[in-house]
Amino acid sequence: MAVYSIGQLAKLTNCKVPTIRYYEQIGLLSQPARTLGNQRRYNGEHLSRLQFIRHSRALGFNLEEISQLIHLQGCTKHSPHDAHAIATSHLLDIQKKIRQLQALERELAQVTNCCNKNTSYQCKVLEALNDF
Amino acid sequence: MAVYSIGQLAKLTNCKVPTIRYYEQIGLLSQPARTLGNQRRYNGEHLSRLQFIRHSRALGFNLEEISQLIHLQGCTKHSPHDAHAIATSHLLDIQKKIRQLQALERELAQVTNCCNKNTSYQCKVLEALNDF
DNA sequence: ATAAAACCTCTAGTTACTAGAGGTTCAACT
DNA sequence: AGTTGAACCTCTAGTAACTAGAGGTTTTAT
Repeated sequence: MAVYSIGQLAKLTNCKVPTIRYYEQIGLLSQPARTLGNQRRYNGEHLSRLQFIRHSRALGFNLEEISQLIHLQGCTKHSPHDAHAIATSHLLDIQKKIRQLQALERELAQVTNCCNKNTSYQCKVLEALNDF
Repeated sequence: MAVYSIGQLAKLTNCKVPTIRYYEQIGLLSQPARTLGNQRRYNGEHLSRLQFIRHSRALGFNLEEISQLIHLQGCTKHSPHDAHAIATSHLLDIQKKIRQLQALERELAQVTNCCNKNTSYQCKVLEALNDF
């Protein structure tokens, strides 16, 4: 089976080296084997676990949620619905965030629009931010 | 002119008391007068400055950007276009963030959809997160 | 006069990393 | 076998924007 140094793992997962050590420190990634000289040596399981973490992070899950998902993977019993609940609640969060950002977008667009011609010397951005 | 205790200011601006002290600590809010007993007493200018900060935060500006905007308010010379640039660049950031979140939304919706009927006992959420 | 609410300072904790110091090990080449 | 340079090691501290708590003082209302 394949064996990876921390740097190789970092390249494969597009994750920085200190971040991998950090994941190990907080218990998200299990401790790998070590060489006689104390360097970390990872296997294929570490690789897929880290890929799972990174993919979940890219989807916006926080480390606590990811830790829950990993734990759920272990126990077959209540796993399916719990995992589904976490993902669904996260989806709702994202949809809410999108709506909020769209509202901000409209407001900011108004603020900047009042003077978006270069010929205008009277920018109202600051006044606009003052008004509630 | 009106005078406010820190608690009153907090209520008026919907901002927690320690947050106000924090803004003072980092120099975003100027130091208010003090009573003989050392308690803070704010005036109307503090109030509108804090409202400006909170409104800008609600629009997603970070404290560094807000600090820049406040500084720009002071100098009349290059103020208009600089403020406009900050706001415009921020608008672009927000639009980018919206697009990213919408991509995540689509992906997450797929992940959860594979088993969103309560009758299904084979939730694929975890497997889906494993697949890149 | 007294009691409760609000205030004070200071330290440390949160999230998810990132950077740097100072030192060691590995891999490749001669 | 020796040497060099890249990659590795641990540990501490820093980032953003607050938040919480300890332990003590002041204000306000009755």
